[in-house]
Amino acid sequence: MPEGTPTIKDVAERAGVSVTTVTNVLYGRGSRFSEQTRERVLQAVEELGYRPNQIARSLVRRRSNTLGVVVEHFRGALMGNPYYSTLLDGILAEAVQSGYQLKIIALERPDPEHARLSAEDGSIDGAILAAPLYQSPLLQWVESCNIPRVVAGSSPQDLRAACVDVDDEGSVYAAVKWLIDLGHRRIAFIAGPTNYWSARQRERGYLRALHDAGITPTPHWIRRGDYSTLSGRQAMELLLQVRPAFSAVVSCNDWMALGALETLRRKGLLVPEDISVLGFDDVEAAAVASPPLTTIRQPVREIGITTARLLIQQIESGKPSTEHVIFPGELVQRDSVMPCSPEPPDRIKPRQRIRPRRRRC
Amino acid sequence: MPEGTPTIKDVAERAGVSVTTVTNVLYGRGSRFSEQTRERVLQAVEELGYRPNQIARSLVRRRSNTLGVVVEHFRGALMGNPYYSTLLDGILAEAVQSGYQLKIIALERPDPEHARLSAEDGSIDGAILAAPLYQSPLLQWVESCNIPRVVAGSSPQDLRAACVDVDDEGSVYAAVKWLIDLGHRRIAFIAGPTNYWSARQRERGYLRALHDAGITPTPHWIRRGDYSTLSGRQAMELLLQVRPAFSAVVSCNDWMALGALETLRRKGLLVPEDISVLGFDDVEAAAVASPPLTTIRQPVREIGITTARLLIQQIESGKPSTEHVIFPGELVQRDSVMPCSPEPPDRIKPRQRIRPRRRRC
DNA sequence: CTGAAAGCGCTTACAG
DNA sequence: CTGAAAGCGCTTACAG
Repeated sequence: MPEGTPTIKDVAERAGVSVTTVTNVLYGRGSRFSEQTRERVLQAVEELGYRPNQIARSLVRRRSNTLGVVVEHFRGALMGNPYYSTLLDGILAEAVQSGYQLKIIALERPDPEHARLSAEDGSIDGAILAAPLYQSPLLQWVESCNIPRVVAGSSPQDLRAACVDVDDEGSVYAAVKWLIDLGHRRIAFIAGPTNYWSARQRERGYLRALHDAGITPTPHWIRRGDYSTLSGRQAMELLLQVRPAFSAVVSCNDWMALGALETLRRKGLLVPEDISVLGFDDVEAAAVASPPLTTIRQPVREIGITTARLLIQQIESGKPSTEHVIFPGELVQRDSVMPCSPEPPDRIKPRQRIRPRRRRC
Repeated sequence: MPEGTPTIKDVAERAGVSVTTVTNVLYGRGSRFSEQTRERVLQAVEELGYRPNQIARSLVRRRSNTLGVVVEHFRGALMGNPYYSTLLDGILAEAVQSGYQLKIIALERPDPEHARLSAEDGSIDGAILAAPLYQSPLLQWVESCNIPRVVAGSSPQDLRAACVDVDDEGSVYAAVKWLIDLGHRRIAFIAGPTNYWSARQRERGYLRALHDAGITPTPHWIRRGDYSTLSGRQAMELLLQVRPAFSAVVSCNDWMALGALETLRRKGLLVPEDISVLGFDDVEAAAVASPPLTTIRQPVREIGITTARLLIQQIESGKPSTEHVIFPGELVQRDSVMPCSPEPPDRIKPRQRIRPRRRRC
């Protein structure tokens, strides 16, 4: 606050009452004051343009009414990653509705001590660890944290803290099983970076689904990208060299699937007639791709909302929780997947594009 | 802070020194203590797991080392709008680098008094008003604000506060002039919602460019959307009914341009052979659209960085500023624009797709 | 119905 | 080199 900002003392003096009385009327403590006093105080507040200093209030109440979102590995964390912004959106919506404000604690390094210093400093009532990387040191912090906290996004199953996430493995398992039911047997996989929990879990889902269907994948079936469109393009180029060819490819995220789509288009292959493509995330671009991408949507906003809700519950009840909330992924059927064609797509030949029915947009 | 959290007093007692001395060693006040004292204090800090309470510190120093980002009309502000997340990203990057943390102040209504209460409460050292709507009441607040502040995103030219923005009008003016230089004379416009400054400015740029080229647009040339893909689709359908047909269409943002692309594809028209399409923003989906969308990129992240920098300057110098920083837009040439074909595209006929050279991706 | 006083956990002159 | 004391702007028993 700049110098000269009116304080509660100024208000008290102007209204000719004590500061105790000012607090009482400001926060409406029952009938601890007369109507006349009330008016005098409110008038003084008005005339002075008084606004309570929340920092002072927080100090004595030991409550800041603020939630903290801690993100690690900040380089471009929010941008280029709609996951964070959507998550934040959900958290923010729930926080605002419950009367909390939000503080972003961006850590340059995933250092537990750094997190402790920034988060457990009285400025927030509880912390949300947003989408930690695989084996992040921050998970140790979160487990030994002295304030209410919950982890949003991929985290170990045995985490000793509350967390909210999508069922990465189960969703991919179900989707791959669906492809198999559509007749696909040769299903390639564009894997994601191994420092992401999500990438690891999704890969497990893929492998397990093949395994349960009695299909043995070989290393050639899997190409690893880094979640970028470019890496998806490159992975697809390599996969196209594998013989016999695949009838379907599952990508660990939409951006790589979009890159794969580009490669296929450039090579003159039709999607889904020649190859079915399945993504994950349902980013905005997926719906306007050509063809519109069939993908697995995770309810990121809902995850954010639930995360904030869980945190606020802990704060207001005073009871720590280690509840795990897992949302199912939702298969969004668009136009990039169709039943496996009996005709092997080994030979590349241009043909009339058949427009599949749009099922959802 | 939970009960029982060690305070500076506990550290002092354990180390057998005064609290003054503890502060001195913690914040390294020159040589106001012996090496031995220093070690004793640090050891006590370590043993107790002491972490300074920043709320108490903020109260006495009248500094929170926190920047506030105030956003109005919160419904889905961040999500569905990469502008906010990218802006936030830039702000965050600069803040972290300068040792500030970030607080998000989401206002349910654009009420100046509400803003004053939430922002001028001692919890932030300065405020960033992020992309206010056209004639937002928050602009009044920002002008009469008692703390350092800067507006990011579209705002009136005569704003009496610092602000950072892209040159919406000038960028569209230049791009439309470019289309005219490519031979286009009939250029339609998909306008944006009138409660956005950006939409209004871009429309002015379009009109002024036509005017300066001696072209008189009629109301039929302009269809208004709401920035969504769906509205772009609908606008394009209406525009296609106008005769004589257009050779180019400029969209007020990329999402509507993407919708327009869909409509054109469905109608069997080729882009850019039949109609050139130009977007604005360069969202991620623009690069992977088919064809990849030619668009005007605004340096949103840089705007965020500059905004934070301007704010921090004000905070640390103690001098308010009303500087306006305007970035030029950048034309990103992809594959959705080509010179106007001499052959009028009135009759729709399928033909071999000519792949234009890719100029940038 | 109202107010004096203690205290939240720090920092900062100031005196020694 | 070190510490007692005042104070940042509030809230909260507690006494009247």
